[in-house]
Amino acid sequence: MQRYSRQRESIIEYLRSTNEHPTAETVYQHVRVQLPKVSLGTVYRNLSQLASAGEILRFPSIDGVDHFDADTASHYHFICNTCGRIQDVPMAPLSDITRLAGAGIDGEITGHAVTFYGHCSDCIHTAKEQ
Amino acid sequence: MQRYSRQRESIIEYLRSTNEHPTAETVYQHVRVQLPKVSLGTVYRNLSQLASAGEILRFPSIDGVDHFDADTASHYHFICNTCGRIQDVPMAPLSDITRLAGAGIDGEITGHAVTFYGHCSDCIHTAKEQ
DNA sequence: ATTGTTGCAAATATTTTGCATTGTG
DNA sequence: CACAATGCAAAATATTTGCAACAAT
Repeated sequence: MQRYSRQRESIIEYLRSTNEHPTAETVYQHVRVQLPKVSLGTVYRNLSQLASAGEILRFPSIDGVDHFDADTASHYHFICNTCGRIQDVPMAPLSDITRLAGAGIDGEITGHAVTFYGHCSDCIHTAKEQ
Repeated sequence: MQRYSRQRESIIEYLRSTNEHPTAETVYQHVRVQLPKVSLGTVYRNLSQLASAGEILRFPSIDGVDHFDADTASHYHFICNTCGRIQDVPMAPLSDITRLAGAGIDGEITGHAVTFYGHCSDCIHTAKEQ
């Protein structure tokens, strides 16, 4: 059975408070403010456990580091190729897409992810200034 | 300027011959058959270079390892959550999706990726047998 | 001759894990 | 009291990089 722990509570709390899609390292830095003795290993252990339980989402990124998200409802992401920042994309999930794809593949689809790439406005502006 | 090398040639050739979306390690194992003295570092160096040049695609996967694909045309992937195998999804790219998403985000979209998750038929059958 | 590329090894970076100890139920 | 969870450190994995030798132009 899963038991309560301050560490896990603090991790979930932080994840729910942000829409920044933080990495384990970032979660660690924030949890450390409240619980200075927390270890990075504990953060990783809890993030993995929560992701396996479906309470949070874990997803890989082109930056080579996994990111985490407390919002488990279907939604899409926009990743800036310059700075790596990940934004939520406010659009309705594509309802028909699973049926469309399912016709052609050899297996059973249970979910999907859509990721947009490009440059966020911050990076576009910074580039122009130079 | 980029110069010719047998190693890079062999890497591209292998990538073009397969639709298995191999990892660097898998590419290495195949290239090694032709060029036994090739090093894993060289494979990584070339894969990174080719991906930067847009000649191949690099994409992260939930298995924590990057995969590579010589097919740079827009197409989608289906990843089996059980065995990790990646299949191409034979469906037309969603033409309208960039415009839909672009309306809501803070930046400029240059591309997108769609990944479906589920279980491939091999893994479904294997599970039933047990 | 110039300089891109390689093989090798060492260095980074990310994530997982073993273990003795602590904390929850 | 049982055993889940922790902190810490070491290990495992994936990828990058410094460098001297080699090869393409």
